[in-house]
Amino acid sequence: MANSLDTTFAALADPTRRAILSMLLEDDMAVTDVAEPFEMSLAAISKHLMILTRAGLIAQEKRGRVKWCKLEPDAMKGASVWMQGFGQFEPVNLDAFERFLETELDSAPE
Amino acid sequence: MANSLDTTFAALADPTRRAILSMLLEDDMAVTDVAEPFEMSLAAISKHLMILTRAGLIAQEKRGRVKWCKLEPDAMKGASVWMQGFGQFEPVNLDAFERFLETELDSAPE
DNA sequence: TAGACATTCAACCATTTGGTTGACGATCCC
DNA sequence: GGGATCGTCAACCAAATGGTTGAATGTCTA
Repeated sequence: MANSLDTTFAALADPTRRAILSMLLEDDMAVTDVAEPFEMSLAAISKHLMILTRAGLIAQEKRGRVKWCKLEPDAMKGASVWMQGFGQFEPVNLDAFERFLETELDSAPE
Repeated sequence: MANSLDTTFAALADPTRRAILSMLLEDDMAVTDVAEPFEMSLAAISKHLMILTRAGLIAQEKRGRVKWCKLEPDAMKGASVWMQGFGQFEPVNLDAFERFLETELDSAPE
């Protein structure tokens, strides 16, 4: 893993993948259920999940024929620390985060 | 600007661009000086700066024939807020940031 | 055992990305 | 004016990205 910031930020740069992360914030999900709200193929979602896994943003665990996806929030820590060095942002503003989350969830699955 | 998180994270996903941001943390710089430590052409750096500008991460101001680049740290705030929703990270850890910065500066300009 | 279901694999395609080079438009200075 | 300097533009290229489809693999269930 040459530079994990590369893969972390690249993974976060796609709206589908960010929407998936937001969905997983609610609960762990099976691949098929992750794919349901999107208009693209299951294979495409599978690739997105692979990218998120390689970036360490989620973990996948297979139980039976179902592969469960869960958030792995620690991976974002390095990127978050890096970013915060560029300005002392106000302490975590969860209201602002909720608003971001809503617009993402409204717009991303088309 | 469909989704500014797209462009912000995409801009941050490239090690050259992150190195440029780190350099600008020290001081404002002219385009030629930004390009100096890198092995790629001036035109390539010019493109990177364009991407950082469109992402709102830096601002460029032309004075005479010299174009000055300065950090625009507010643009990272939205992305930072979004990320922090995925885990309550410890308060800004500047030591960790310093270490990131050093490895970035050591490795990025080849 | 035979389907049905969950997921990935493989091959393919169009678009984007990150780089190059060479020509060009400004601007400074002699 | 004329030459050096600063930076971008345009055309091009290779590789990466995000998607498709169809076949393959593994697992549950009737």
